[in-house]
Amino acid sequence: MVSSKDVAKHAGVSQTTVSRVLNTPELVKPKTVEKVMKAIEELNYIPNDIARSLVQKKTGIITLISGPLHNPFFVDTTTAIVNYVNARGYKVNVYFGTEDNLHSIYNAVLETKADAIILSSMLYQDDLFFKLEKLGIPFIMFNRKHQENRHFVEIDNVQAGYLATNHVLSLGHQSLCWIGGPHQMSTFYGRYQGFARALKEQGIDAKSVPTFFTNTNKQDIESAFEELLKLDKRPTAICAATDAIAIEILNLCLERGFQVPRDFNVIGIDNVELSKHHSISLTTVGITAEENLGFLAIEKLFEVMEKKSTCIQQTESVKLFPRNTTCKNELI
Amino acid sequence: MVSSKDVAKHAGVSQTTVSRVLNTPELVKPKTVEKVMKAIEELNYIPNDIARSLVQKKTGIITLISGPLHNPFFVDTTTAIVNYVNARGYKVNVYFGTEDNLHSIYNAVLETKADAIILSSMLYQDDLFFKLEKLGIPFIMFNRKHQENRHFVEIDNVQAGYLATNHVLSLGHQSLCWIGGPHQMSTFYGRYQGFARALKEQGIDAKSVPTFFTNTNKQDIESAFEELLKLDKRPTAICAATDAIAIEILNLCLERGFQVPRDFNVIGIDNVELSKHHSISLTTVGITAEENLGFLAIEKLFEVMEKKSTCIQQTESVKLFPRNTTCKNELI
DNA sequence: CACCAAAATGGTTACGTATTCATTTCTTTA
DNA sequence: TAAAGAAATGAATACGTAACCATTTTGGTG
Repeated sequence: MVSSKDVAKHAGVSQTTVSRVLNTPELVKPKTVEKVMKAIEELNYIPNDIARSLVQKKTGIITLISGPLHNPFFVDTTTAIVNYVNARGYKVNVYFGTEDNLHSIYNAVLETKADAIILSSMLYQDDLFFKLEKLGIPFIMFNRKHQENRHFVEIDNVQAGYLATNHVLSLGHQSLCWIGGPHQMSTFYGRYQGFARALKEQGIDAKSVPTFFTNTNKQDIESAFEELLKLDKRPTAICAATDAIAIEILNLCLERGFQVPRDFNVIGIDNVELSKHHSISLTTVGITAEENLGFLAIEKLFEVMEKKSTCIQQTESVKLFPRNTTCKNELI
Repeated sequence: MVSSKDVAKHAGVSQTTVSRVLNTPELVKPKTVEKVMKAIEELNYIPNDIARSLVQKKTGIITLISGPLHNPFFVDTTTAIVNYVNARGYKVNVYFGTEDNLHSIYNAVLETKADAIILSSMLYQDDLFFKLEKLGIPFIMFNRKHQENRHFVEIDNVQAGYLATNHVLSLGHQSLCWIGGPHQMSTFYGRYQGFARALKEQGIDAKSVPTFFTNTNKQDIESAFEELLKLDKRPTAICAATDAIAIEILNLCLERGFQVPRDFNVIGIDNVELSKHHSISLTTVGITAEENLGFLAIEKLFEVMEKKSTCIQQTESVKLFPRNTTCKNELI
């Protein structure tokens, strides 16, 4: 390993000067710069970013704790976040959290020196929030929020659930069902509230409507769907709490020979890129803004890092994206 | 920032002992361990992994240079790689390379101390290969390989192109076309060779068949597809060099009111997870092994890091996965 | 109790850089 | 030409840890 000391010796200057050539060349005589650069070339010297991090107390690393990529939402957000961070000259440590490994990820992350953390895995009540505050580095949640109500960028989940439900109701569907995730996550809780509110406005009691609160892995969604098929009165419209669930429901429907929207209407929430593919063409509700939640969050995180902001509390408006998995209820 | 020195002072021991408590507690008296642990608790001490990296010359970081996630192949491989690396207690620095940013990514990566590098972006002739060898740390390519023919895990690209082409030929299609990428990438080059060979076996000259060598972004694929539609004799089957291209072709077909496979047969290569979705159900050719290329490569990379192997040169066999985007040619 | 080996602990240094402060060299001006 | 100020360079140090070597303490044995 060739160090700046070696370069210094080879160029006949001090290590300090080598450091200056790399960081503040305007403070060093052009001729010396030349001499040092030549030595750097000849020795094939590469500065040690670890040593630099140690002395500067800056790692240039952002930690991202994302959900798994089989969920297309995280495909979109991970893309946006990684590209943004790299474009800013930082590095990204990526983790894909699931129920199984989340705890060990948290341990690893808390022991890693990063300049900031962006994550989507937080529960509404989660000790992690306070551990992160103790760490003393900036962090932000996207998609979900904590009950402390700080450091998050989310969509208006209640409104999203409301708009989705209203859409299928207005198409004449009266027999709905809901497939969502655990309510410890603010996302699922809020969206279900919107669902219930829309029903209530039509004089329907949400408790009378079949609801499935499932984990978001393939198997559990399939189990929920099997349950759904066993219902006495099959719903004509399935409201999924996320596009990921909706797209998996589509898959399960087609696998069993059902047609969508003929046999089931399906609507999601998130408006992920994949939902726009014409083979999917999923009706959904999503953010009004041009950029996705991941982008908005990482942008805000950098503002915090640069002390331009301190506390982010951002709720983005949503709108309906009608596509081909919903249609008028012919049975009316 | 509380350091191990602070802990030492607070516990009334030396910094060396604190270090030992954390790394080799079996060498320290239980009572002392207890004392130190208590001090660690009380001061909320977290070891500085940067300082540790500096002295140990190990960062615990693997750098991944992947393609963008709008290509579903990289969704699968990134998932496998990140999860594998994290499970092994390492961190992953992720980059998504495109034509635009690849150069700056290389610069960043070469100046970053990582324990190893895994990448898919290498060209067949690429200076990067030699720069990486100079770096002196283990690296591996997945999907593509370099002409030096070292450090790679790939599928049998020629065979893949051959099987895909043969499949549509055997279904009675005689008017084919090829949509692939630049031949500086070993993947595209090999697959096209297989395409040409299959045609030749049927007495067809590959040069007489419409071929499109496009960049793999949406726009360029669309341009190629528009060209295709202008052909005097429209092909009945489209052979795409990757599932990513094939899935985008599907999208373009449906967008224009064509039906697949009625109006066009479409076949891809890679057998990405998304191709299995029943809304897509893409006929494709893919790896015979259970695990994807990313997984196989990262597994091998760790073997190299642990000195169990030195040079990886692995070509995986492939097979056909017939699904619903191909069918017998009715026009015969 | 004396002695010795083993166990436990501590002092010091190295890792490779940026930074602080001191010193030398150069340039300008009276 | 001398003095003063600016520009350029260098020496020493800090960052926080692990590792090496030296020293002290402990426990067992004759």
